[in-house]
Amino acid sequence: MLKITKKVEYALIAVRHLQENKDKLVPVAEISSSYGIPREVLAKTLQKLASSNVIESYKGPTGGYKASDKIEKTTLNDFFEILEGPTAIMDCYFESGCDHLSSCNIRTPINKINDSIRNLFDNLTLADISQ
Amino acid sequence: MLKITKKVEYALIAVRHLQENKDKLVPVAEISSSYGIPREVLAKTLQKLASSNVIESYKGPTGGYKASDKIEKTTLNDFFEILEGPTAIMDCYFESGCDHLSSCNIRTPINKINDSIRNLFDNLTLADISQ
DNA sequence: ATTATATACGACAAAATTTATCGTATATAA
DNA sequence: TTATATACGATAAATTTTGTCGTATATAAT
Repeated sequence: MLKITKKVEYALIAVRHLQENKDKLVPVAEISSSYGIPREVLAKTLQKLASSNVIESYKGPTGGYKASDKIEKTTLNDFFEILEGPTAIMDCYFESGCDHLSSCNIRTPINKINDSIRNLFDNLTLADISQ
Repeated sequence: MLKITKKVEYALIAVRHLQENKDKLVPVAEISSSYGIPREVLAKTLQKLASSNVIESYKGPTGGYKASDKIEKTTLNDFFEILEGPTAIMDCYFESGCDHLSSCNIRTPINKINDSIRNLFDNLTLADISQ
């Protein structure tokens, strides 16, 4: 439990690669082959980051991706939520229905743990973890 | 991602129930039926907590579980690791082999994130999240 | 002693989630 | 016009999580 997904792993690898190659546009194929990542999985991941403006995309030949200006200031929480949706250690934290109904006795603990994790991720940027 | 498992959810529910019933021995069946938790799954979960002395077990008729003295001081990290093994956001953090070999460029970020989470869980006890 | 009830624990099956693949569309530089 | 790149939905494969089943052991009550 509490594992990051391959999507996030791939995204971190890609972000670092883009940060180390700020002078050029990097196509998905370059990252995919360099690190042995399935091309289509990586492509979709980068599309999400691009539509959230963490990275910039350029189509056509000579196209590719590059790190955006805002990449350094992106928090881990934003980064994770772009890729995986709301930060929630249990589905009931965000979804409507609670399986346990009135007998749920862990609302407080779940909220405390969740708030702690979110607070942690809100205060760590991509720049922070790269150094 | 970063979800807690049902095992941990059930364990939290059980711990809270035991804390609210310190005067008696509580059999698995009571917790299982009160909260709609599959009996065998809950049983195995409580066995792990018992063998780590977070709770105490008593066999035979009139037997059951009760919270131990050390339950309040148990950290979230210990609690999670008893149930799920080492706190690691990626398997490579603890296991020997790295899939990416020499081309891994996210060692630093992964370590930073992992250390932050572990530090968070090391400094939160079961008592802390219950209030 | 015998019985009923509780924990202990391994093997296996079902379900859910994650991961990967496939097909098609669109943009654009050469 | 062609080749190469991103965009994106549908579906299949793999893995992990979750739940079930069977059996053994301890012990209080009768």
